[in-house]
Amino acid sequence: MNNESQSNDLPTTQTKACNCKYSKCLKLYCQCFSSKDYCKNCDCNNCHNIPEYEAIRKSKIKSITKRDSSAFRRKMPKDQRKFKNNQKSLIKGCNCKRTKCIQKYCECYNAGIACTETCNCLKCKNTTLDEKKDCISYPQNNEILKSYTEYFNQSFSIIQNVFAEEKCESSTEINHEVKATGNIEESYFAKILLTFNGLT
DNA sequence: GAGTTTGAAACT
DNA sequence: CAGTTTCAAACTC
Repeated sequence: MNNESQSNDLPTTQTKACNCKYSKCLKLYCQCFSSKDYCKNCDCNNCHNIPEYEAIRKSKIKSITKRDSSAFRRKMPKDQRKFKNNQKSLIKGCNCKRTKCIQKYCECYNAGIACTETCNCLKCKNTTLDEKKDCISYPQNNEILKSYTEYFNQSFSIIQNVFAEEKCESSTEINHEVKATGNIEESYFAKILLTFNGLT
């Protein structure tokens, strides 16, 4: 065994406890094992994914890696930003059929990333296009629209005051204010359209 | 908390 | 390689 594979078999810092009952935590079903972590503070039965069973554990890792060299590289790494930038090379892609990739059964959704062309899912709604439409973007749009409306109302009230106080003494000035009102309206509705089309 | 659903992993 | 079974997590009631 070379140094590189040895270091890859070393357990990393555990991030999640498992509840395995039948796999002895020596199959990829086990989240700890699939991350090459030892089980610690888990609620598993007959656990063999602990230092006491290191020989068996390493043997299992070896046989699984032999069958599929990328078996231990599919799960979400701890540095999620790195994963997002390099997701195609790190994940095999999901095969979701029923959940539209919008439930945590989906590995991609669970990892907080959009499905890609490497996935083989059906009726997928976990796409980058949908990310723009999700609930997170609506409050942002609402804030933008709110600011446009405030600006519009302020501008309009200024013009109304000008008319009300009869400050426009010539027809040229009246025409100018009417045109300004129209420009503000046009600008306001144009901004709304741009906002909803995500072009601001 | 028990039962069901789901999709990955393992097996044949 | 395709179909089936096993498994653990997510979900529902």
